Order: sequence, then C-alpha cells, then structure tokens
Amino acid sequence: MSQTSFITTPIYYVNDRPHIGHAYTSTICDVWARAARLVGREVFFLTGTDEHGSKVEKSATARGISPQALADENAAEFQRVLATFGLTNDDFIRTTQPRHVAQVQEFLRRLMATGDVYLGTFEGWYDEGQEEYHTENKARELNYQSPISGKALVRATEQNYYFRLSAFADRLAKHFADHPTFVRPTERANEMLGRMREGLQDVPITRTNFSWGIAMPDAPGHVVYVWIDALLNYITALGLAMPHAERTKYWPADYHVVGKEILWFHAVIWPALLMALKLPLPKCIYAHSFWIADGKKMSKSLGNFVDLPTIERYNATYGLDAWRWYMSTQGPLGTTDADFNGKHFHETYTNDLVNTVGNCPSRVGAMIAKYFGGKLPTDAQAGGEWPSRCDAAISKWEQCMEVFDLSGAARCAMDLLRQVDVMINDTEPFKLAKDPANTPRLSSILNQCAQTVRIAGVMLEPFLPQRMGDLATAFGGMPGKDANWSARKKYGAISDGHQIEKVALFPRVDATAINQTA
RNA sequence: GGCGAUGUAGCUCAGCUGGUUAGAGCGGAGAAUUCAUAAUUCUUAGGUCGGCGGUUCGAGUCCGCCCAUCGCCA
Repeated sequence: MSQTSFITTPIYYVNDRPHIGHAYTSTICDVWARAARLVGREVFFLTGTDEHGSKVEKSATARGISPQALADENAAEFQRVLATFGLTNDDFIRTTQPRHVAQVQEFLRRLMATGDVYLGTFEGWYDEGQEEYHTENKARELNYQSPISGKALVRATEQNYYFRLSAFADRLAKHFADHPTFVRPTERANEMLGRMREGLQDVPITRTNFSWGIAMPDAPGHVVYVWIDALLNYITALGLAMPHAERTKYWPADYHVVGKEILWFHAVIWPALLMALKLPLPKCIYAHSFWIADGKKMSKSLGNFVDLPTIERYNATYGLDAWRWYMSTQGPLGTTDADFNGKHFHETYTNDLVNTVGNCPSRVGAMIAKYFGGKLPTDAQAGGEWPSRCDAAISKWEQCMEVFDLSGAARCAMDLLRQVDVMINDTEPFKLAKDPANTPRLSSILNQCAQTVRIAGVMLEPFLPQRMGDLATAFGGMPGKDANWSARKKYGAISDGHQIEKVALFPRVDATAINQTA
C-alpha cells in the first residue's frame, strides 16, 4: 500500500475573474502533486469553486439570472481556465454540489449536537443599503452614517448561530507549540499566535440577510456563512461525512496551500472546526505571499492586474512550461511578495530553460549523434563520480519537495546540468573525438553526460511536464515514464547502444515578442 | 492606532543558536572555448549589511528608538 498525499488549493470565488493569484496557487500545487506522484505516492489533488454568498446573489440579480446560473457559468469558466494550465487535479469540488451541501449540513448537525455551535444574539450597527454590519468603532468613525448612501445606520439585532471558537484557544495554542511547521512560513505562524493571544471570540457562522447559501439544518431563514461552507470543502470532497467514504484515507491533508490573506481562517478557525468534529488536523497550512506587477501592488484602480489575457499571452509566447517554471521558481512562497515582470520572466526563461535545460541536452545529444551515430556509447568507468552526484541531487530534491521548497528542488536539477556543462568544458570531448585512440574515454564521458541529463530531466518533470516528456522520449531508454521511482531515479538507466535523439527543447524567444502579440 | 514581518552588491535573494577577508544567481566587465539554441566555462562586483543609539573583547546576526514597505486586526 503506497503512502497517500492530499494537497489542496483554496476554492475560488465565482464572483471573481481568474487572475495570476488563482493561476499561481493552482500551478504550485500541481507541481507538488506531480512530484508526489512521481515518487510513488497516491496523491489526491483538490481544487474547486466557492459559489455561495451575498455577492454572488447580488451579481446574479443584477444580471437578471439565478445565482445558480451565474455560479454554473463562472464555475465552468474557472474549470476551462484551469484546464489550460495543465493541472492534474483529481477532483473539482463546487460548493453548490449536492454532495457538498448535504455533508455541510451533516457536519453542522454534529456541531449542534456537541454544543460547539449554538444560537446566539448579535447586536450591531447595520447599514440597510449595504446590508452589512459595522463594528462599534467603525460606526463611530463613520459618524453612524452609511459610507455609501449617507443614510443613518440603525441599531439592529440578529439571531445567529455561533461557533464556539473561544473554547479551543488552549488546544490551538498547544497544537501550534507541538507542531512548529503547522503553519508555514514560520513568520506567519507567529502572526497567528500573536492574534490568538489577543483572545478568540466565538464566530457567527450563519446569516439571515441573504438566502444564497446552504440552509442551516432545522433553522429556517438561517444560511451558513460562506466561510464555514467553503472551509468544509476540503473534507466534503473526500466524503468524510459519508458512510464508507473511499477517500477517507487521504485525510488529513499534507498541504492546504493558501494566500496569506485567508490564513486566519485556515490556521485557526479551520483547525478548531476540525477539533470540534473530532477529525485530525492538516499537517501544514502553507501561506504564500502575493505577486505584484512591475514593482507595484496590483489593484483595480491601477488596472495592473496580471489577468487571464496577459497570462495567455505569456503562454502563447513562451509555452506553458515556461509559465510553470516562473511561477515555481520565482514566486512568493516566502513572506515577501514577488514581482511579476516581463523582463525578469524573459531572462529567467532564457537563462534557465533555453541556455541550461535546453542547451545541455542539446550539446550532449549532438556529440553522441556526431561521434557515435546517435547510439549511446559504453562507459567503462561505471559512471565515475556521477552516480553519487546524482544520488545526492535526487536526495536533496526529495527533501526540498517534502517541505514545499519548489525552487530548491528545481535548483537540484539545474546544478546537476551545470555540472555536466562544466565537465564538457573541462574534458573537451569534442577534442578527444579527433583521435580514435581516445574513444574509450570519449565514450565514458558522453555516457555519463547522457545518464546525468536523464536524471536531471526526471527531477524537472513536475515543473516542465511537456518538454521533459520530450526529453524522456529523446534520451529515455528504460525505465520509462510509468516505471516506479526507485527505477526512474537510478543512475545508468539508459542502456548501451540506446538511440539518443538530439533535441531543441526550448526555442529562443525574441525579447520583444511578448509585446508584439499584445 | 494595535500585532506580526520585511529592509544585505544594479536586480532577486542566502546568511542557524553573535567571532578570521559578508555569500549565490541574474545583469555588467574581462578571458578561454566551439560539441551546443550567438549557447558553455573561468575570473571579476569593493556593497555605511534601512537610519540612529545601546549591550559585548567582538554584531548583518542581540536590545531600544526612528524611517520605508507588506500582511493581519481595529
């Protein structure tokens, strides 16, 4: 029985247009999912759409269609878009699906039964035009007037169901203490701890001022607040509220990958909910930072969002693999935001993919073609120091992937290719080839280059699935794509005499091309 | 306003529990080389380690204040 892994993206709100944020999170999760499958794990990779809430209801009303129709339309758009990124998600959950709705209601029944959800009264300053409450301080700041309509705020009370978050403070603190990598990066965990120290309030989990949502069981008029609805997707997709769920084995999740803006929900409220439901907690919530564009924060007012048409332009110019590479190796996995910048994208593509990942196999393939008719020559040295170098690289790569260090994992492969380039420069096989007496030495060198290139290619597969597929075909040999990890990562898998094809994996792209296609 | 974090070579960033000449990649400069996608390899960057003050025999690495940026909260 192989080890299972579960990785999730947040579910995307159907009221939004797809942009780089969605593409980024989805892409890095896909890289990790592919890597986990590569090493032989049984992976479940989940993404989906969040479809309830007053915003969707309003947008639908504005267009004169039903919320469900709007959700159907936009969910389909998200699925179409995500498909263009070559994602290998195993399911796509929609919060309007009956399987989700039924399980959310079942979970809420359980929470009512344990007393972790209770009916309480909320009182606050209500903006009737905007249909939202303001806190006491905010209301005072606004001079008790609606910031939009200018009409007076009214004092209103509402009966709501609350989740007893306050009861979990100690257990949450203990969990954070016992699991230092529960929230990553560590700085974000500190952020959460700081906020938890300020005290945990019970959180309202239902609303009565709109209807587009999951009905609270046995409570007419109460609709489950969108956040609770959304968080539960991670386990409704696995069917954890169903009897005999086949996907139970995937829980708990290895990684919930989220943007830093929604960390509180994932790092505090979600674990508390799971504790209340007596379910194991996810192993890690990874909160990445944001992309900014050309040094400036992306905003609607600046109109500088890296939107879908822009992303598609990059993909058309550089290829999907290039997009994945930039996302994975240059992205904001740390605590600081990363800059999306056309010049940097082009340089990264050229340096990493054209000049290294593309060129190294090309020169190796060319020499094998020229000196040995494309047949892999024998290595009488049994690899020399390359088997251990490759093993070390693979081992480091495995460690990096384990902790979601995608750029670190990528670097393992890049370093290996650079070492091959160095060896070629040092040993000058193109000079050795001029004298037949050197054939044994030449054979060893080129064999070692090819074997190492193949291994680097395997490590790069999760990042560059298209072109590394081509490389595997060109250098391949056995074992192929379907072989198990221990076979695939083993040095020397290409047998003597195997036909090696010269390949041009990443075409050089004119630096101005990206603008010309605009 | 409160809490958390970031601020290191032109750019993007590494620098764990304080200690000889502060590192990498890219860009720039010089050299070697021709198997390769005008690719590759080697050498090179003299940067007040945001600012000021403090602790210490000694701080980028600890403490305080300030400035800038980011996030969360209010």
